[in-house]
Amino acid sequence: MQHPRLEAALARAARDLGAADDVTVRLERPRETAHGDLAANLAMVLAQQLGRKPRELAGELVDRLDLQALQIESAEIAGPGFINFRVSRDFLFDGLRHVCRAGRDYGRGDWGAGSRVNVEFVSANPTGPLHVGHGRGAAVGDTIARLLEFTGHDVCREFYVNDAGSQIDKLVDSISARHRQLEGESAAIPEGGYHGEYIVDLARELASDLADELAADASPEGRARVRRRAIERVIEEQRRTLEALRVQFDEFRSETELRESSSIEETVEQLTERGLIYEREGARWLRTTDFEDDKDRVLVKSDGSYTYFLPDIAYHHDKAKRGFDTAIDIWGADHHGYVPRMTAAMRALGLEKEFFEAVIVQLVRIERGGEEVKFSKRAGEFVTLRDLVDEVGADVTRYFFLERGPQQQMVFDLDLAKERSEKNPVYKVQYAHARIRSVYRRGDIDPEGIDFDADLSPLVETSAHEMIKTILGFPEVVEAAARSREPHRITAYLENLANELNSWYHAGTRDASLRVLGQEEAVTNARLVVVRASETVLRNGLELLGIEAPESM
RNA sequence: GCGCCCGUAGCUCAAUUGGACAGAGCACUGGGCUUCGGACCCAGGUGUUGGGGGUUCGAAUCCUCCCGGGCGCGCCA
Repeated sequence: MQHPRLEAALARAARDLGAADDVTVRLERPRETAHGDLAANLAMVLAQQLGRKPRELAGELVDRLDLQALQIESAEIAGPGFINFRVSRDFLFDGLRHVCRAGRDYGRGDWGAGSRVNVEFVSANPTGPLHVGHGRGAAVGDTIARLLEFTGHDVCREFYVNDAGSQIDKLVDSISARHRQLEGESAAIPEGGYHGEYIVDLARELASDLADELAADASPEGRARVRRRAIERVIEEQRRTLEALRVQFDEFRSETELRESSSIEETVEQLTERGLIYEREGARWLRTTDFEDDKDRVLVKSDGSYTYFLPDIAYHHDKAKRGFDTAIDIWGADHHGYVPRMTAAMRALGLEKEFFEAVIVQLVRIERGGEEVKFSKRAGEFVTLRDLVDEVGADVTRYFFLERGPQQQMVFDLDLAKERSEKNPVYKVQYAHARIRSVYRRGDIDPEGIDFDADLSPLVETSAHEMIKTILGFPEVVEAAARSREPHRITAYLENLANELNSWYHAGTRDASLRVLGQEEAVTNARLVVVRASETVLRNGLELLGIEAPESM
């Protein structure tokens, strides 16, 4: 719940009492209802600066406020110096009307206006199907992108295709070997090659028109053709899987194309000009230790080829050149060790420390019946992301991945995921939405026609008031989630709202006078306004998560 | 050995970024259930926040040292 006018009034009062001009006032919603609706710790912060007693200061601050004009019912000084405010009903009702009026835009913010953000995620090697870890990264990355868009940023979702490394040669060799095996020849999958069943499928598919190119004595040109086709097919498959998860990208950038451009040379040149590159033992090193990395890093090996790091730097450099103010990468936990060196490299190029940011997503463990479902890529038998989405659906997959903080290792409980009851949090939230839509149908109500400008004083129950306060807290939660890059704040919030809504609603099963429908017109209408506002928040919240808000279930 | 992440109720996780008596959902126990949509509703209680020390009006949150888990530490990608 926000109250900008109260914040401003408090700031003014604080300045009157000698606080600095840039004094910041933060209002919080206390967990304890006895502590009111909004609490200010201002007096305690100020007491330190001014060398005065907090409670005394609190009293003087309150004296300087026009409570009635601010729609504040009461202001109490409590504990060590908190000021606890209780808002008036009119404040809540005005807020509720605002929610209904804003509709799909409720919760939208503009603090990101003018800022261009590149969010890079998944970026899997084009050597096979995506696994569940990629799925978590995809859900998190896409949702962070949605959060940033909703808070006013200009966002680009990007997938970097590592189509240039030696792993691609292994892919081609593996397909070729499988092809020859299918032809009855003896051929072995190369060391470090790919064993999965999908390689056999690829071999079959490509054999229809590239049989000669798959032979052992294929020409380099032939191999290049196989290479292109194989990459194309694998990426296409990955893209479809992601689409099934409702993840779509604005850009696919290819490492091969990057290498063919002059980007890498330009980046090296720029680093050289800055005097940050030196030679040692035949290799060329970047002095990342100047920027808080543990050790310097090799960019060009002694044999003249690039380390993987150099194209990566050039690629991220390119993001800056394309005009992005911020580059956020979603990385798996196994890459966290690379954060300091990439940050250092960006600073070496003269970019702000804040330009590059990595969100580290921890590993996923899949369980069924309390047992881990193993996925071992080497043995070729693994649970792919596709399998998971096919089994439990996009909504559940996304929700489960988003429900926990990215840094938290998580257990994906397949049994719970398939549960179609309120035990399963995603159903609970979706159900709350479906139930609201059902109320409209049952009451033959046009939700667009609900008169939210009408008198709302029939809303007398505290349960309704509490729910309104929750509803009015949505924009803050959205902003906090976007700033901290933590989608799970949204799921936690929605679950809480769904619980409140459900118990408010269920009160009607015990006491008919508490139902929405079938009351005196003014009462029904006022309750419908609450319903409508709840629906708005549930829908907007689910939209942010990329999860459907169903009409019925 | 060094670095990063994590450790919160029996389980899975929160905790408004330093705020007040640490909260939800499962699970558990008891009581309801004649329907605006359910295997549903209501009421219970559960904690030395892994442990010790420190910083301050105030710490799960910051610092430090231990314990335990995960992941990293290539001129591999």
